[in-house]
Amino acid sequence: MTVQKAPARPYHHGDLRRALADAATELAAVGGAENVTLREVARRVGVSASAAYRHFPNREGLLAQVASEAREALARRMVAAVAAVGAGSDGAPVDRFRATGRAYIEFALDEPGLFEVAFRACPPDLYVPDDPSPYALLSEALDTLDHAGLLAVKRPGAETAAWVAVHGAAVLLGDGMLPPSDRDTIIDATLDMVGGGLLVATAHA
Amino acid sequence: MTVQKAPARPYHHGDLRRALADAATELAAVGGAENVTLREVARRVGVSASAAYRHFPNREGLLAQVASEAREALARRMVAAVAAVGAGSDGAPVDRFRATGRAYIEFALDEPGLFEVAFRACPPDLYVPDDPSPYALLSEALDTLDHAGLLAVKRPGAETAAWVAVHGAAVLLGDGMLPPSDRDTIIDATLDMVGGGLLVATAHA
DNA sequence: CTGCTATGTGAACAGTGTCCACTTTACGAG
DNA sequence: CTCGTAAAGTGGACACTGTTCACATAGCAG
Repeated sequence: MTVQKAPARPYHHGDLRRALADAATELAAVGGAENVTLREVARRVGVSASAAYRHFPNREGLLAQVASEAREALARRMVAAVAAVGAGSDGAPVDRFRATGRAYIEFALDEPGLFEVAFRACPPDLYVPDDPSPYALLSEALDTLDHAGLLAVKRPGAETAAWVAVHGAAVLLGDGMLPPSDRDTIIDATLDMVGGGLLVATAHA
Repeated sequence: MTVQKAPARPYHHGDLRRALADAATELAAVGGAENVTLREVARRVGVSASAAYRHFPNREGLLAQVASEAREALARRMVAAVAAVGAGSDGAPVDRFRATGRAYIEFALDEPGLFEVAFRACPPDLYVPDDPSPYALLSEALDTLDHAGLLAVKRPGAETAAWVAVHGAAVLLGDGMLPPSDRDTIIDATLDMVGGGLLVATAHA
């Protein structure tokens, strides 16, 4: 037998920061923020718990990174949804807008753990920005509607109001405060309300 | 000096369950759920930590009780708000409805810790129902609008859609995901959107 | 008075976040 | 090439947490 000069894992990991964030994301996907334990994350990567402090200020900092990436995943899902709609009928900005909102809610229900972490209150000094941001995508979709002359209200806060409704549905459905059996009804009612409240009458038949 | 036969706190507390819930509520009001520690709650009441387990199955059970009472406090605030509106002009169900929603959001901003606990995901076997419930109050306000012939949509889920928007605004503003400077603008835009999406055109001038 | 039962105690266990002094490695200056 | 310095990882400690257990106490029914 030749001498084993190279151990399976070298002393230096290579990209421990990434590995930690990935492991933390897996734990968050399973059980939300409370399931993300610095020690368990380190254990999974095969590293000591204190090693994490070379790459993140603390547990909250690690969670902030996970949150940012979770928001990006949500955003990707939203763009994928509009792309799918655009492929069929590309002249329907209202449909694209609805698809954006629907994707937001469906992400929250498919990935409750990640969604919870994505919008957890976070001390400002630890906040990690995300790009593209789900909010920006919703704003964009509304801008498109505006340029098409379909937006009834131009009051500042219109795009925020849309986000608010979609986010509320996602949170309440995800936390089980609303009966899961009414899932689709609630989603439709929410999107209808947004449409009715923000669009000109002709836009939503 | 006479002998001290009666210590300040007798061995049996009298109503330890209430005292624990109250102390937990105080802690939750200051720092949300994560600030509610079974040991600190017990410490404040002047009792051993394990005593709490005679009255609650575990920490989560104590938090469920706090949550229920927090929802009741929110509901009280909503009825107070409609009462205040009703006093002035009692023939304006739309104003009452807006006041209900506004009170909901303002409670979330005034008492962020309690609001967070109030709507935390909770295992069903620990859930403590509340009466009156904020959701029931919003539904009531919408029923009134319906009887007055002001509701444009009767689709099941209309009251849920209203809740969803109001709750979303409360959550996003409370978690600092939206600029606090736009607070009032956002609240107004949200309530306008709900009105525009659910009411007949004549109702919101 | 005598037990029974509800209530409260204190010690223990496993697990956590965080910090510290220490070791190991990588890498650039000379 | 060598060597020192800084980056990266280690293990052990500390204080704290939720939870459980055998035990102590007090009030109440018979």
